[in-house]
Amino acid sequence: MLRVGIVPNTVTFNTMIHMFGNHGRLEEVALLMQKMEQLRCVPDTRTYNILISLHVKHDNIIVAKGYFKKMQEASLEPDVVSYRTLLYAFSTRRMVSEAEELVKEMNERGYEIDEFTQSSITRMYIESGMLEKSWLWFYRFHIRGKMSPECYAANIDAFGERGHVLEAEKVFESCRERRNPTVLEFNVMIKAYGINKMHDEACRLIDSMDEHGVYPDECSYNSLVQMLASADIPQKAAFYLTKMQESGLVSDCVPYCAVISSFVKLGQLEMAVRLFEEMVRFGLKPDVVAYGVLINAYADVGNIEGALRYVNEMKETGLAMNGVICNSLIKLYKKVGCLKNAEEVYYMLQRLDAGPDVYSSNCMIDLYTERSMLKPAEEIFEKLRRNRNANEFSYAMMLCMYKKIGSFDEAFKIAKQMRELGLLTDLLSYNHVLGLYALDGRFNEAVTIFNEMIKSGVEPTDLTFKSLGVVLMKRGVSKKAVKNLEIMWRNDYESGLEVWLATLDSVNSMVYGDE
DNA sequence: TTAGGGTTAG
Repeated sequence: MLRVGIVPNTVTFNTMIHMFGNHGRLEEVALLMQKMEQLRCVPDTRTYNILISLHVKHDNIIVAKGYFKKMQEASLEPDVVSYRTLLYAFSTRRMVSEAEELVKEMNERGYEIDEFTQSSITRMYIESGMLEKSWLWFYRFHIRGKMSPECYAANIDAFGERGHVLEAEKVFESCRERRNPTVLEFNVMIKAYGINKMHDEACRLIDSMDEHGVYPDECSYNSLVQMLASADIPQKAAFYLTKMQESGLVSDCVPYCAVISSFVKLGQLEMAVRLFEEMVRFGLKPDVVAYGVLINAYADVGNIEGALRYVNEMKETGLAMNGVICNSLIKLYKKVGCLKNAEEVYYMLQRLDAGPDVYSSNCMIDLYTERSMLKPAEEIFEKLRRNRNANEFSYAMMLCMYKKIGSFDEAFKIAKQMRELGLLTDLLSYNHVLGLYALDGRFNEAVTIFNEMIKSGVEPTDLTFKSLGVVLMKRGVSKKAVKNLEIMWRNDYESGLEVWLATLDSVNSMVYGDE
């Protein structure tokens, strides 16, 4: 590591420790420390500062703290860098009492706390539920009048992100007492309103900016457009998007995508397409995501022509198909029952890097089940299982397949595996499995599944009780009695359920002798 | 340490 003949000094060691530490080579750092001791080369403040920040970076806060202490024991006074590094590390880890102790020591020594650490401590107090303290902490710096726009913004953000809009507004007002807020403070305040679903306030704030001689920038508009779009208010989002466009602040199709997908979500496909076309007219090139939104929208309504129009347009502009687009197409072909086309896309998916995912694989199994094509379904299912990707849907669909073609032994195997793997979590899976047991008159299994279902909080439906009724009748309960049970359940869920459970239990304990 | 887009079913 060190060439023979050259005696390194502390500065050389510092440089090397810094270098190795930055590359995560902590073993070499330890060796260097040993070497230093051997050569009686005394570590200085900078050595310790490097070690402290190094271990903070590697999340060894205890070790970092240890070096801070060791430094003091070696009669070296920690400087402002030592303090700031450790204090910042404490604050981001919400180590409140440790942080407060350091703050106290820094005050005593007249060391200034930097703005970055200041806002991080505000965050620490907020996230530790000490709202009062967080406000006083902010206020202490505010009254000193040395805060920068960045620092006010960071404090507004700290409160806003955690849902404390009132405090965020108070910081914003405090900032206005001193000077005009910059675009920075406006932007985090818009963000705070957005997080807290105060859309009108956010709009009013952006509208008021020019009165203060401040103009919304790309970030202001992006936040607002994003927020309105995800709040299902695409019309309003589109209004600000237009303003953004007029100010020449739209540089990519991201904000358009947000609004387009918001229209899609509300079922306003025409508006979505209109906006997409407007985006193209403004010279913004749609990317694969923008195309993906529309392709999926058409897939959802089963419109092959519409989906393919955009697939072709996308290909013509030289964009390659990706997994998401393929999934949308498979979903579409499954919906309209085009097995051949689905197979083509699935084949394409297999040649992509990521390969087919569970979703598209399940669609294929579903398509094969409709046609009772066991072999290809089993192949896909086996592959999913091998890669540990098979989920509840995969199993449930295979169960349907076996039931459909009359392979009950296989169907029971699937049902058993679903239980063992903990894949019985939703209503339809429960009903499938229950239906299977009922069909075969397996009373005990049916009752066990039903009890599990109730215990896990899944509410039974008509179909559930139909299966249970079948199973009861096979055990000799009269049709009339079963009808009564059904009526009781419909009239009053709670007490009806009680009677069902009691009936199943009493039939269960009768000495019929289970098969 | 100011914001950010698409797919999830029986």
